[in-house]
Amino acid sequence: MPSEMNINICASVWLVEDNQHYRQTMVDLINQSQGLDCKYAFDSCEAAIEQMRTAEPPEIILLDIGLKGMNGVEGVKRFKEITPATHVVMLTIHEDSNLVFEALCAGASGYLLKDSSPERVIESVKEVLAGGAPMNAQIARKVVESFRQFNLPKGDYGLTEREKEILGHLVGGLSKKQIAEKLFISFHTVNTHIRNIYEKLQVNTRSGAISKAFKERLV
Amino acid sequence: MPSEMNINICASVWLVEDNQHYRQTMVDLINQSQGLDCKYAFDSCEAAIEQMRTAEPPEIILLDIGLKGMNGVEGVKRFKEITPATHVVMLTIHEDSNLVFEALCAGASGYLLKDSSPERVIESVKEVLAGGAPMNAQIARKVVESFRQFNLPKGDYGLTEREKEILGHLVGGLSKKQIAEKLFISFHTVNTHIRNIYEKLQVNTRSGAISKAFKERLV
DNA sequence: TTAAGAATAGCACGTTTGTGCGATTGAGAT
DNA sequence: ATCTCAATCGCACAAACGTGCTATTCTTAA
Repeated sequence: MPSEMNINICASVWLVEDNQHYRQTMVDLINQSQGLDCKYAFDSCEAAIEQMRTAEPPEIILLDIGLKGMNGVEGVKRFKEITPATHVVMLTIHEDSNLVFEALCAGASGYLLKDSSPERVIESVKEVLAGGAPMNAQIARKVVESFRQFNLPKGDYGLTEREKEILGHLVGGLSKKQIAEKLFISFHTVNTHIRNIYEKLQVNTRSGAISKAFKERLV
Repeated sequence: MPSEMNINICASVWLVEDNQHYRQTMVDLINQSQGLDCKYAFDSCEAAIEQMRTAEPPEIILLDIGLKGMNGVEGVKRFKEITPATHVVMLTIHEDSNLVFEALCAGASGYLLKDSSPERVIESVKEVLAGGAPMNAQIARKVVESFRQFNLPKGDYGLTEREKEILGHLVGGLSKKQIAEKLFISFHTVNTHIRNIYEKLQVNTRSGAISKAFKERLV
């Protein structure tokens, strides 16, 4: 009974950091903070992963991005595979945009500069618990722009609705005959639609049409 | 000569905002700020787009997200089509995550709460000029997570290097014969590789393989 | 040293595709 | 009232594809 009493009051935190001094400082800081409980601290991702085999995963992992052995970016990937619900916050010395950016792509929820004030550290952790993603404006911009790269260039080749529908079925892997059956139209009609699609997309194989459909976000 | 003298000193700003009072306040604020020059202010996206037909596009557009007529999200899309280099910062009253998020996807560089302090307004504009993306942690998290959705699920079907290479050529639209020529191997070998790819991906058509390659980010 | 797997190569045959020619119908625009 | 365009349907045929079997070489792991 006594041990289960505070699981909802305190958010559990794990720390992965190879500098022993900094590690102890952080553990103390976290444990002094109301609502946070640093259950374990490790000097490598491997050790933390090992601990996960037996212990309840934490709500938050603070993870040094520049570890020896398995580095921070790799670490995030592994942690998120094992326990997707756990938030990972990167600890970094300098704001190396690329590294932090990679970590975010790999599943990190935000990052924290190592020389942040104790107040800022605690604030960031609570920000993550509240559904936020602590990061600076430069990183945010990189993320937004990369995101846009995947989202925006929605090409328009003047496909009709019917053509888009049939293109969708091509992507779905159906043969002409199967499409005809599904749409209650003749095989020849499907054939005609497909030639028109090919002409508009400027391709002459199914593969080309499907690739274009994905690349230009037509589907 | 005199008119060209300050083009590199002052960043040009346009404002699109339908509340006349707030518009005037903002124009004054921007023009009082060193390094910023609010060249035009409009009460609709349509008016701003019209102006773009004749005037040099600005470096930054401050754009109300809740306009009548063409709304802010639509506006961003149009602006970025016309002048991709221009940064668009959304102006919003309440932090409606979804709307702001959409605007960011559509090309906005950040957003600004309308009740921000004058200092914060100017700071945000300069943040954008410096390559940042002003936004709060909640929005940042949404962006990161959406981004991850596109980036992460990199499936692994145990394809060998050679198979991945050939899958790439299938996506590229090459026929078996063309792949054989490109790789200096026999048609039959390509045939064998493709059957193995199909088996590993659990498909039995080229379309299926290509779709899977895109969906699972194998390429 | 043996087993497993990756890369290579081959043949046969039915199915599917891409493309050369058409055609008719109906809705909407000029 | 004419015209354009989307959607429908048709035939023929060469080329490409998918899949049933088999087989050799070389590397790497057990």
